[in-house]
Amino acid sequence: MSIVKIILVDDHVLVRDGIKALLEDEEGVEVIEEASDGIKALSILKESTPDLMIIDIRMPNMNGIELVKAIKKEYKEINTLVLSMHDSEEYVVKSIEAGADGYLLKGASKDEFLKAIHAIASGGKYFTGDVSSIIMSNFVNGNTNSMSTKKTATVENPFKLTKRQKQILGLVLQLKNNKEIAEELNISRRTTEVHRFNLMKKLEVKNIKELSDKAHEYNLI
Amino acid sequence: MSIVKIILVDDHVLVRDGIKALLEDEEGVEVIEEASDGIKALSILKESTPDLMIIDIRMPNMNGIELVKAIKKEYKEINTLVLSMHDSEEYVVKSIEAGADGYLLKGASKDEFLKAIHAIASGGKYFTGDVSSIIMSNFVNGNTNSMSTKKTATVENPFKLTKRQKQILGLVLQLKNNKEIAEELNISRRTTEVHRFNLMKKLEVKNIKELSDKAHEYNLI
DNA sequence: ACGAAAATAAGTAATTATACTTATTTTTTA
DNA sequence: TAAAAAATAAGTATAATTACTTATTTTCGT
Repeated sequence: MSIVKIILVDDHVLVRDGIKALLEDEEGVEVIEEASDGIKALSILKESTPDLMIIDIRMPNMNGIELVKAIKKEYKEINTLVLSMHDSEEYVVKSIEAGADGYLLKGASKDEFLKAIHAIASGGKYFTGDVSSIIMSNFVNGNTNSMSTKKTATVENPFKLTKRQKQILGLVLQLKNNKEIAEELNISRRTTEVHRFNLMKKLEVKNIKELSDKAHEYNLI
Repeated sequence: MSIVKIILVDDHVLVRDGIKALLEDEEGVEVIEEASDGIKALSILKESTPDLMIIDIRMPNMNGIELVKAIKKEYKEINTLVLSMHDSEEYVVKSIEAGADGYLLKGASKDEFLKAIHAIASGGKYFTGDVSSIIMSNFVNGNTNSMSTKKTATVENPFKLTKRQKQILGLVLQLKNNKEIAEELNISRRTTEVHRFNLMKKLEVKNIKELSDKAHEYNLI
């Protein structure tokens, strides 16, 4: 995993600052540029090449949806995550049609935000749970043009866990101890210890808290 | 804490069954009756005396809000929790005006549901986070008639923890271990062990999972 | 300022977890 | 069907937690 280079596009300085602060202590991502509207964002793209653009839907001088369209036309390899304050069907559908790789409400939690970024950065798509029903209903109505290549709302995670490891991760995250897990799976306590050890090693974490954070962040559950 | 006797009022059998199932394995609460509309609910009240009525807002033959009004007029000691599928300002405000002790969206989690029940049963009030801003904006506009006696959206919990215990509970729930907590608070690891031990004893739990569950359920954080 | 409650911390024995390694058995899949 | 990957589990030494008890020191309410 190399670092995900991000450009923020939002007309509110406060919002940009908030997002930057949120991403600051997060490894693997870096905000390299920011713009206050779509026109400025496009001019930045002549000189910078980000991996991901995080775009507010409502902006002066070219709104988010038009910007997404422009990006997908000229720079196909750049991923886009649309932020919105509205969960109206209209915006969601328009964003998807424009080719956005994700759609998040501004009220989303930090966790969800990071999850979306990682999902998109690893080639997936991410849409808030709140809008997934909207997407689905639109899906069955045949509007699949921009979504046919990749799966929706899932994350291709960079840590591939085995079935047993996922299972044990789930139980560990329920704060069960090795004895309880062992009993539940009918295996020896020593075996769960090994699985747990391998899990921690694979995810490069050193305690349950980090395990829990990383697992949620990368949607490993 | 004695058992909280509950009457469910909802016109959908499935919803009532779901709620019953949800409350079944929960100690301290018992569903004693159920009704499919407001009129039937009132006739049940001539013979039964519950502690709490859980009421759907949308029903035939007297809707939830009218029912709440009727209950608060005739049986002041019975608490009411309104369930709704709408987070529209109108319903929230109307429920509060009618004298409801809580308002929850049907999409609420089990945790939140139990939290609301405990909050209300111990004399508090509970409103979903989603609607708290609506409440607040209505508050500052002077509409305080039905809320002046008690505090809003807080729980009077049955387990009184000391300041330090709350602090340590918070850190424990962040999955920090005793060494980390001790360092953070500049006290000895042995002291945090004692606090932790006393906490577990006070809340009558035997592992972190139960601690976590109970703490969230009773809003101890 | 006095008593009570809360916070601090050490002691001890038993139980678990951690951080590995090694090794056998099952299951996949090319 | 053979090789690779996954699951199983024991061993070992060290570290941490648990379940208490006892005891001193702070802090708080009246």
